[in-house]
Amino acid sequence: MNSEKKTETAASPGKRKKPITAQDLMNAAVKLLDSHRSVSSLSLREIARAAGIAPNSFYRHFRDVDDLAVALIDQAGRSLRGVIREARQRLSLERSAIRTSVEAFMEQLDAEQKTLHILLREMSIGSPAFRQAVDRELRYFEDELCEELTRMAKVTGHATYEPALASKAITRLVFTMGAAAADLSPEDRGQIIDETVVMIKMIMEGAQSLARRSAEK
Amino acid sequence: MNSEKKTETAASPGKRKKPITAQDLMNAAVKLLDSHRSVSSLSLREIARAAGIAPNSFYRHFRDVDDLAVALIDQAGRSLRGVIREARQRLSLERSAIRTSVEAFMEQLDAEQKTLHILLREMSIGSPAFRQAVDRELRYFEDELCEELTRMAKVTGHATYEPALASKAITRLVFTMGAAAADLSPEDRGQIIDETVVMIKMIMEGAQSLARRSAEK
DNA sequence: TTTTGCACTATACACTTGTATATACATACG
DNA sequence: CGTATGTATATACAAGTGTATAGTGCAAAA
Repeated sequence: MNSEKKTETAASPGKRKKPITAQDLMNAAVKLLDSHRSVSSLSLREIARAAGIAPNSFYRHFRDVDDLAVALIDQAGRSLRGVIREARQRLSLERSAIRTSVEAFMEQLDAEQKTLHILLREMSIGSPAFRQAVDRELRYFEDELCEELTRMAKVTGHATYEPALASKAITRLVFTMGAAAADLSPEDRGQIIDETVVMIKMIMEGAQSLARRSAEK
Repeated sequence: MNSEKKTETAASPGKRKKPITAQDLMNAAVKLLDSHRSVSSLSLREIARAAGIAPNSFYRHFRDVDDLAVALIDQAGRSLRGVIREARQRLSLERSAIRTSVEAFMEQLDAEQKTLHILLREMSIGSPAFRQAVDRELRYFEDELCEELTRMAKVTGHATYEPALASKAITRLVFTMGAAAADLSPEDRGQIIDETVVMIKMIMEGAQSLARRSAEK
């Protein structure tokens, strides 16, 4: 058919000089994750092909595909932390803190780097190293939220029953709903956001109600 | 080495007559899922080998590995529904309905058929067909729970704010916590159960409190 | 009996995979 | 200049994959 295809190296015909970075490889891998594949389902050759390098050149940057996957998860965690930090700065205004945070979280789904997608996908599958990396990020979320809840309690007088547990419930819920929203069109995502916000309000209302009840006794 | 190995067919040297059922294939696949592999990471040949049949015989029973995976998910859902139904019958006595149900759910993690593991694993990865199948099971859960909540409301007078949403939140939470408990030792699982029970109580308390508040207005 | 259909098998093909080996070419240093 | 060194490359190979084709043996139907 095509007599032009001799080498395996032909991704972006652009005149790249020569040197390819590890980040380039990671970006190439992310681009392959379009639909519903897990990082470790990518083959070394596939990634190399997408990055426009020979298969063996992969080894100059990562030992494994799994090695690259861990690097991706770390990067995703860092990125997500940044998003949350930014959301916290936005929230001092009049809008609902809950809604603002959830929206910030879900907005990340549309970012060009699909970091959130990666986290959501790998949190339930893959090697123990993956899970550990994802779990670290989840706990970071929980801790921050727990701190926020207890701080809020002293200001508003609304104590929370078991702040650590409430935080955990909210965190898991947000991530789960995020996973459900991940493959929806952005306009359909609005409903998921609304649902998530109500769910969180239920948890917080319940935790405060239980706190009141256990204080009366 | 071994001069005996000529054919690809040699799994259980037992004198099986001939006919292999689709269920046999599914069981063979489940046995391969020991550690942390997703169903679709199994190769057709691998499954056929484990079942003791020639690779091509696979096609007599399933079109795809994905086809088999969907069958597995359906079976897992059916099994899980049975467990819950049984738990419901147990619950009319003095114990907490919530705790009883959660315990029944988590107990399923130790069953020989790793049905729950399969559901939990595949719910966040794999082809759209998988997700659809898992989603069907989740929604079944939600619907049952929602019905239960509204029924309870008429009996006890404690209305629930948005029963459908509360059900969704509880369902997602239980599944998420189940996934976290999946690779824990059974004794460490006790804490997860306790946590889950408290989380559910928060949601229900919150939903009832919100119902009261919106009724007063 | 012959015939037909079904469940299964063996062989084969084209393809992808990870990696071993050897080689090109640019830059840096003596 | 020569010569390391690092980065990229092509070629090659054994292993594994999905599946097309062509049987084989056996039970029920004719």
